[in-house]
Amino acid sequence: MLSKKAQYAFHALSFLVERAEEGPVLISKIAEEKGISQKFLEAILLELKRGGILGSKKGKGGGYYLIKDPNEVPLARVIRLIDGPIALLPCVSLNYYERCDTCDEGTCGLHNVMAEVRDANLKILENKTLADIQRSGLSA
Amino acid sequence: MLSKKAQYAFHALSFLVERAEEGPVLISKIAEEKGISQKFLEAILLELKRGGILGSKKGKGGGYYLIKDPNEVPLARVIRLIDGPIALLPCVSLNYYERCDTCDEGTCGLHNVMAEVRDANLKILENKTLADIQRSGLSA
DNA sequence: TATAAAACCTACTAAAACGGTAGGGTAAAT
DNA sequence: ATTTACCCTACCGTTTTAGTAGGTTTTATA
Repeated sequence: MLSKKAQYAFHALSFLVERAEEGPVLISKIAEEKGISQKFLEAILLELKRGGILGSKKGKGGGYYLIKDPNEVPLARVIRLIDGPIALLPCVSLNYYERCDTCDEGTCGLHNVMAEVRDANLKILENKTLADIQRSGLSA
Repeated sequence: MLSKKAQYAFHALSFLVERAEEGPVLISKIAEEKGISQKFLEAILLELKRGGILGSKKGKGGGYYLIKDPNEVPLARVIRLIDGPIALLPCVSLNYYERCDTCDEGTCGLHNVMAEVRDANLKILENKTLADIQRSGLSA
């Protein structure tokens, strides 16, 4: 399961995609609109900024804004940034790999299945982007 | 990520599939062979028993054993039993569904993508079984 | 240049989950 | 009856989760 943090991140990002034309958006605005605790959201937006997805402006007229084309930000990137690994086992993780000490990768059947699961996930999460989580089902 | 518990469950089950012919296997045997704390493993095997995957026999000559054909136990079943939901969001979970209060399912883009991810996962995890996690890569 | 707006930073906290451990109770075989 | 081996309840330390509190710094603008 995604953490609340990751879910909030997606809601906030989705909101920022919608308002991309309007310049910086206030934390308070996003928090209110999306029903997220403002202080908690603050920390999340900061992480997204440090992760290179958002930019910010301080002072009056400030706020957060996307610094990427929504089409260039895969959902996988957001998930990794906020929640960490996408794979179900450390020994099949591409970005957070850890050697498995109990089994021998390559002959371990569990390893192989979980690698398959990882690939199926990534095929979707690396290709779907922030642009895809806008209400997408309208004209189809 | 799968919890340690779920990982241990798979290791134990895999071991029991191998030894399926030999009748009940001791907790202590599995624990030793797979390098799992015996007491912790005890709790896990009990859950698998309550979940209808394992049977047990008390007293001398007792132990745990599979009560299902390995081909009839999908990996999804084990994961759900031990770790709970497979989906990334409560609102797209088939077995642990919870209504999403912030978004409107159907038009929510995130919902749709995550449902797609769930389906991709289940396609694998409902079809791969305990029989498939035995060292499978040998003659292929 | 004061001031107000807004992001930024540090620290703290309560509750839950994770990964166990301890110790005895109960059923079954011999 | 005794040993074997699963069953059950409770506990425990650590980490993660989901926040909260409060102050600091930067920036626009009046």
